Amino acid sequence: MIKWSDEKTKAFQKALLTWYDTNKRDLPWRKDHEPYHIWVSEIMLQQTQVNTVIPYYERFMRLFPSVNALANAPESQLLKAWEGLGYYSRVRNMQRAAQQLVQDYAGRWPHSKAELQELVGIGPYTAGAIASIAFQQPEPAVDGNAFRVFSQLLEIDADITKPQTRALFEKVIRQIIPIDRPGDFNQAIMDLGASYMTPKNSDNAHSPVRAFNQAYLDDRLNEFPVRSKRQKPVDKHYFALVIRTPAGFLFQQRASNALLAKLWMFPLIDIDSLQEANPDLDESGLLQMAGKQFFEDTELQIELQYLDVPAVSHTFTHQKWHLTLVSADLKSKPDLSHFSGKVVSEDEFEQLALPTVQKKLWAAFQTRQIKLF
DNA sequence: TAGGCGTGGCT
DNA sequence: TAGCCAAGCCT
Repeated sequence: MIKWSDEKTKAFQKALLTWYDTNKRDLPWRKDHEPYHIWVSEIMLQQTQVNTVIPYYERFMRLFPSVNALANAPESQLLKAWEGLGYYSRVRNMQRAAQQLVQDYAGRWPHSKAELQELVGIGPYTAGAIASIAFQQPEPAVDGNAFRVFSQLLEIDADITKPQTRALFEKVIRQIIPIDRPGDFNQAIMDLGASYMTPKNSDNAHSPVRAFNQAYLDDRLNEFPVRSKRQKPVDKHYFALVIRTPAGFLFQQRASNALLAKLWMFPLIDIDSLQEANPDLDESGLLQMAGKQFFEDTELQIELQYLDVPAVSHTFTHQKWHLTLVSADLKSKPDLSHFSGKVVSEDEFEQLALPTVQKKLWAAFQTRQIKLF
């Protein structure tokens, strides 16, 4: 077990917190220690950069200023407020947790890390952050910054992508976190990880804790943290259907268990599975098959047409989408009884929560308008 | 435990 | 470009 002496620990705390007191970032969620403010910011900051979060946080607080407001908001409005931020289950889980707080806790926050972690969407990191920052509990908050900072300080070579590694880091940090300023300590580690001890272009020579950084002193910074490689995203091919009717465009609400759950998009048809089922079809045959699949229950014969617009590609964490825009113009409203969608006029687009890939599709479709006129 | 789940910045 | 990374959690 790695351990610093009490003297070294105290000296580290002092160096870190003295630096933090003078140099901490001025962030909107640092104006007070309201658990609601800390919570919302921590959820938004999961896998998301600070500069991206700031405007979303400001807007979210205007729209949903309290746990109660969040608990009672329409889901469509929540998703719209989250549009473009990604990982959309975060906001749906946050509303469920808000409802848990109202119903099970009478609107009063639990203070312990263990109780906080029982709320949906609050894991070990976020529970530690709220417990330490809002409630002054001496709990570690181990995020990517803490993994990087402490792996370098103590030359810890455990693979940080393995779940059991978290326990090791929490044990180390429990020995170092000051009992009187746990929240500031955790935030100081994050500010350190965002300034001197960054993943790339770090500046450890000027770091306030360089004297405690064993990997720096040994010139072994590039060896830490240890992290196994990620999988490559899998290629997926779809037709994106631009179905126009006199009343507007046909949009589909994505299934609640799908990628981009409950967001609105042009309907997609999976080309890869079409191709697998019909290996001999050429491009026009595939398109015909897609049309048959989509307009299955209609009596009309509706032909999809290729659009002369650039293909759209969009990369998620685990999938890379390749989208081919195709279209059909309908003289009347289609039969939507078997379909989770609706017809939306162009003026109504902005009310729907649209994922970034849909915005790319729309932009690509617009290039067609420019060519035509 | 490993894979699913978004997006944007940076190299 | 393609790959890596950013205040992770759920199943």
